[in-house]
Amino acid sequence: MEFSKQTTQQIFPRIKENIVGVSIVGKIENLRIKEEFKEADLLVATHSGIIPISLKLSKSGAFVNTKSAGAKSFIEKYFSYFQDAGFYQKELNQLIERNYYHMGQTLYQMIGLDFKGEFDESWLEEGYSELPGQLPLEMKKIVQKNYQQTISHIYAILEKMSHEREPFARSLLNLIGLGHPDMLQVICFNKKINNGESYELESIYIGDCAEKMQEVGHFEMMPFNPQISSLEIRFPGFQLQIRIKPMNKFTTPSYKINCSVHYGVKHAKS
DNA sequence: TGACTGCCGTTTAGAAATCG
DNA sequence: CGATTTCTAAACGGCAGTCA
Repeated sequence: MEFSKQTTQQIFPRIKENIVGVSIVGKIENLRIKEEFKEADLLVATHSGIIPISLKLSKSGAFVNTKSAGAKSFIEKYFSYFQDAGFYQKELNQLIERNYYHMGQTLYQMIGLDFKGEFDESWLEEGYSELPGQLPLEMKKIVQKNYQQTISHIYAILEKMSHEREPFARSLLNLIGLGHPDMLQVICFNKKINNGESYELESIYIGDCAEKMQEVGHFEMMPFNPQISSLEIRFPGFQLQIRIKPMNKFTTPSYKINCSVHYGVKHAKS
């Protein structure tokens, strides 16, 4: 395939040493290795060490999904430079439980039943789905309000931590997909041609920690928009979107935090 | 079994284009 | 012009899998 050939040619110049081996992370069974190299897809071995490579394929102009984290460990895991991370996490988790309970009560009340702390058989027996996309509009609104209240609290935590700019910026590196100091992030942007019949490589973007570190230091928290379930942090050349959503079913109090980056200039809103 | 992760798909608001 | 249609990116959704 033409895509892969061009991508390889872009990657080569970024690797100073001779390549002595390449392996695919998905095929490695050793968990310790997988853990160490985070979101890498490929490991390139050179004489002086291993370079992890994260490959991304994305429509040009679209957000590139860099991380999907679990909400109940998000702060602790990705903002571990902060002493208070554990405390904030606990607080957040309590809020998640409370909001979940409240959402359950509200929804059960709408169908004239009593919420006992979880979505039980009676929910399904009444013919309602566990997937938010299948819900009647009024119920969907309740569910989304829950997401929004939760992301609002996450915003408050991030805002507080962001005053300590250095550790905060370092934490953000993880979220934009550079979880390892030697990581090369390779994003292939493609665009549709002849009416969506086929695709064509538009550009290839390659980033690493060293150059990203500069930009990340200039982060700016965008004002919180209570209408939506995401927040945004802006950098000189790109923006990071942090979104909360259910893992899959909304009927359990566990959510995931999707992080995506958008390159190029989006027109400022203000 | 519930928490977590990666990757990708669908719906929809509102911008842009086109029409009468 | 305002009304209407078209189009796109933002917002929202979900599957398939791992792991403890």
